[in-house]
Amino acid sequence: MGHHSCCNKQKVKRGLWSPEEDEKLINYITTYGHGCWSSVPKLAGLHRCGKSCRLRWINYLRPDLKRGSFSSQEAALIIELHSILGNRWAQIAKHLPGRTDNEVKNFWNSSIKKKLLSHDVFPSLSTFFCNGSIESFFPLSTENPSLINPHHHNHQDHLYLPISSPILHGNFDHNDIKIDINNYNSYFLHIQNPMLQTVVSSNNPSFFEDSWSLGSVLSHLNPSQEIQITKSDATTHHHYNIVEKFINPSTLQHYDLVEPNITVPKVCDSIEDYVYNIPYNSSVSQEQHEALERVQCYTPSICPQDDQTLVAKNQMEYIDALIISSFQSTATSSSIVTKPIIPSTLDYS
DNA sequence: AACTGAATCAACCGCGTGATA
DNA sequence: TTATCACGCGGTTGATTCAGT
Repeated sequence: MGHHSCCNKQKVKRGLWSPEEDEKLINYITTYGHGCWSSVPKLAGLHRCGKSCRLRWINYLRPDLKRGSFSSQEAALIIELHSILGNRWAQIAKHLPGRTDNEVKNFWNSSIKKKLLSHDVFPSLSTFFCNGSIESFFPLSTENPSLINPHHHNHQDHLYLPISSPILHGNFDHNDIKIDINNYNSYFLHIQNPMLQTVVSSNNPSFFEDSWSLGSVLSHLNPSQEIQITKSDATTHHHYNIVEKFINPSTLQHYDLVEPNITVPKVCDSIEDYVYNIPYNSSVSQEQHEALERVQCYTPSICPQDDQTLVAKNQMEYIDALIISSFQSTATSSSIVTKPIIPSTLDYS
């Protein structure tokens, strides 16, 4: 295993970065900008290769990074974008302000992918519905008007799940569906209806808050989760301290930073860029083009505005909901599901 | 309390691509 | 046109942390 050309010239340190190294790198870049990364280590007084410096800056030290757990909206966006873009983590991350490709990739591999695999066996889904929040995941439907959010009467703007899956009617054979993670994209691309739904909880206004920034996450999490975040962010605190120390708002503009409170961009805008950048003679199939166009048509409802939100009891449940919905869509992918069926009674005990 | 397996995530590696000489 | 270099990306690794026994 060789090293990068920039690393061959001198002995470079590898492994985790020390606070002192971080400090040097931040100090240098905030003062001079990174310029040519290969020259950064020498100029910054670091015994690292330029590539390592770049990675450290991009994935960890950049002041515009959002730390903490992914919000349900972000998770939804990732799932949606991944269904279209595949493992183009950098492309996906571009639509998640403050998130890096590495972060998105890790999140996918550690959380979402795991969920997908675990859903290969459907009985595990019972946990998803066992907390009395099942209504939160039902589509708004004329067949269930009580669940219609008064804020969103125009349900053409919403996405509906084909919720008529047998699993909800109690006769689901979990051997019927096997997900091949490698063909996950193709499942989505076959979906005629969008796989996401807008879910609202009419009896819990707090769920309308889009409030998964780190600070507010803590107020919503149970104590164990709070502890976990606090622990896992131990190094982040170090990062914040350094950033606070060295970076002031006037210097940030040099680095094309996003505003800290920027909202998640609309998928439709994001995808639009991608669609327009796809050459017609590229490897992207007609099918994929069509899928992208479909997403463009439906994306408003999965890009919650201030008064809209995707609801979840917590992040993992929300991912569950998305995955379930994709399975249900997949199971009926050969036909267009125009009207979801909501079971009137359910018993998941 | 100690051990162990699982989960997480920062960092590394190799490759592809574009710019430049 | 070719060679070289730097950058960016996606896949993978491995150290650390967490959770269960």
